[in-house]
Amino acid sequence: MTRRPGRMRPSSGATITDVAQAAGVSRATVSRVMNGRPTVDAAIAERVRRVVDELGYKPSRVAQSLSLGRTSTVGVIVPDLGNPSFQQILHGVNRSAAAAGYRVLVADSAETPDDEPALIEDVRRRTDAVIVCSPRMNADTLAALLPRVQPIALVNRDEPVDAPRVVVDSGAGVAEMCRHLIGLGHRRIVHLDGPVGSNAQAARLRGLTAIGEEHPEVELVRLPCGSTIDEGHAVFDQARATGSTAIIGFNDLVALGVLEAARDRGVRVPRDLSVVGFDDIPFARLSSPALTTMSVDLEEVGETAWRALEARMKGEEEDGPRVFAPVLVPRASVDPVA
Amino acid sequence: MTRRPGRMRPSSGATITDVAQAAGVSRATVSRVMNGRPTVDAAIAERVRRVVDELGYKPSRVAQSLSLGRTSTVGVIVPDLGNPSFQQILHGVNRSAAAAGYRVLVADSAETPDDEPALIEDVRRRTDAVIVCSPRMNADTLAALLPRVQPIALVNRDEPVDAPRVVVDSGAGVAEMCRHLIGLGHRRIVHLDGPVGSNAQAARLRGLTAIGEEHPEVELVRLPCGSTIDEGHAVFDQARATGSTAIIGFNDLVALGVLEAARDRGVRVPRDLSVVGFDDIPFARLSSPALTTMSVDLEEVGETAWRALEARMKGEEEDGPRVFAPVLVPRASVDPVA
DNA sequence: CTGAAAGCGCTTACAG
DNA sequence: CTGAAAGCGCTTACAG
Repeated sequence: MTRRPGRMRPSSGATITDVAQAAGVSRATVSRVMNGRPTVDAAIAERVRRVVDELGYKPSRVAQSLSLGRTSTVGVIVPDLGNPSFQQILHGVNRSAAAAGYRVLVADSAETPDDEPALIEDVRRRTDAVIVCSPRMNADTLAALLPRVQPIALVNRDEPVDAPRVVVDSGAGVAEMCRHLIGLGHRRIVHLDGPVGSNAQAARLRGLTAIGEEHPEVELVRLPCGSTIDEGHAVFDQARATGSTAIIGFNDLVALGVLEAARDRGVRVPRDLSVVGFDDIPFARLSSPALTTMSVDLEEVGETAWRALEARMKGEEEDGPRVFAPVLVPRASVDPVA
Repeated sequence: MTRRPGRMRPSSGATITDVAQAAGVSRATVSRVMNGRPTVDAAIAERVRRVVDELGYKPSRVAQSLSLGRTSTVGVIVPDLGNPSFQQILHGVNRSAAAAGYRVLVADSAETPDDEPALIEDVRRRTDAVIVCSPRMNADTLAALLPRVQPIALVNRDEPVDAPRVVVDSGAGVAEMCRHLIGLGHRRIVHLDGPVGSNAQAARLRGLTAIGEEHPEVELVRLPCGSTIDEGHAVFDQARATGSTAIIGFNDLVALGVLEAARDRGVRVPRDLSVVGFDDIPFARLSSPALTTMSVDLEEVGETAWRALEARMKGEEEDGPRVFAPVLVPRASVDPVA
């Protein structure tokens, strides 16, 4: 099957010099033709184009990048490429960036949470700008990093910093969800906490605290968990043991894991137990029962991050963070308590 | 909130020349220090390092790329970044490529199916190599493209070509699923076809044809559909009208859409109707009923594609395509027929 | 051990 | 309208 003997030159390709020689013109002229500058004699342009076709010449992007001082590439750094939420954000960024003539370089900080800054710097050096999603690094580290990697846009960081930001109002979201549950009679609710140190988790805490003050009659318990299906699955028994009538997953993945564990244990949702998530990933409506959740359009978050970054690159001033307010999507995983 | 007046220089950064001047050495020496060449006097190296720190110097990746003739970046082109299957492949590629010191540039050909070749060429010019997933272009176009974009690895293309390939044996997979269904007594089965012209769809056809010959007593009907939840949802009534006792979705997404439609219509799965998918995406086991499907580890497909590409870049010869055989995962969405 | 010089493949004032 | 030349920021033989 398809053996090529010997070494393989990476399809080296013709350079602008090859074209210039073959066409008997200067490289400047070739460059002008390639870039559609109108100031080239029609006959010469035609001749150059023919040679370009014959040789299959394509300008080197990296040479252009060095010469022009820009790569037309934007970096996107996420904590976990396997997480549907970040996949959606990536999708949104890619769509709008592509429409603007940019390509997307992705990176996943999962393997190297401590090296977030180094990773971001590395990605930034290969691109014109970066979008960083839910960075876990602390505020000081972030502040020290920012000036080195401008232009940069941040997704889900609450501190005011010198960078455009788009944030999902997780605190308000969890509070709204709590009120929904409380309105249905739930008096003991367990919240499955997300990754420690994550911005979203901190926001949840604020939301829960606010609800605690607003509803002293309600018992709000918290359990360390995480952000994956497996973590949600694993924490189920513990959550159940709290005697709560409702479980709030840090995100839909966690809630889906809880749902699966409930099925394994023969606990009926929502009759025996209400379960809710956060994010409204595409599968939330397909679970059984369909998951009640707080919806946020993460593709639009991605698109917005791109637009904010683009504006910054053009030197426009931003007027504060772009805030997405999650909206409650009641489905079938919640029952009132008797 | 964080106003920066005026224009923003993209945090221009010091160049190697700045460092050389400040340290009173040549650029060559700075380069040597940066790259850890041992032949530099310790005191000088130390001085250079101090200046590097003070100036916050980071070598320009694009200058390095031009000089070295490689970018340490690999391109990944998928038909749809919103599709979990491709997200998994991307995740797998990224993981293994990152481990090898490469970054990943992604592109989505969704908006421009006719420009697949142009897209691939563009991505290739910014990277050292590309991995192309499920390209839709025809064989001639592909053959003409390949020499222009080597090294390239192909995922899910069946034709033997001069490029490493990893393929999921969709034909064998759908055949095995059919046999499973037939063994349970199903005699009329409808297959929801995937994107026309896709490699996987062609393979399915071959699998179905084989089954047709193997089991003349079974009626195999096909319906044009697609590869998304919504398309699966939309085709449900039509599929139901065929009077089939089992529906095979082109992939899990389609099957999930069918499941949702069945729920909407009050059709009980699997009692009234069996439904199966393909791929075993992470959510297949979480649907209700849990989806019976053909499982293929798509992250591993991505990793394998990377390794095949890496081998090719090193000039190693491949010995035929790497084939993944999907394995049947019986879950709860299939019942025997009386 | 170190530096001057050439080179990677482009683009773009600047002259003509 | 066209070309010679400088420049983008690196790396690396080649001398010394």
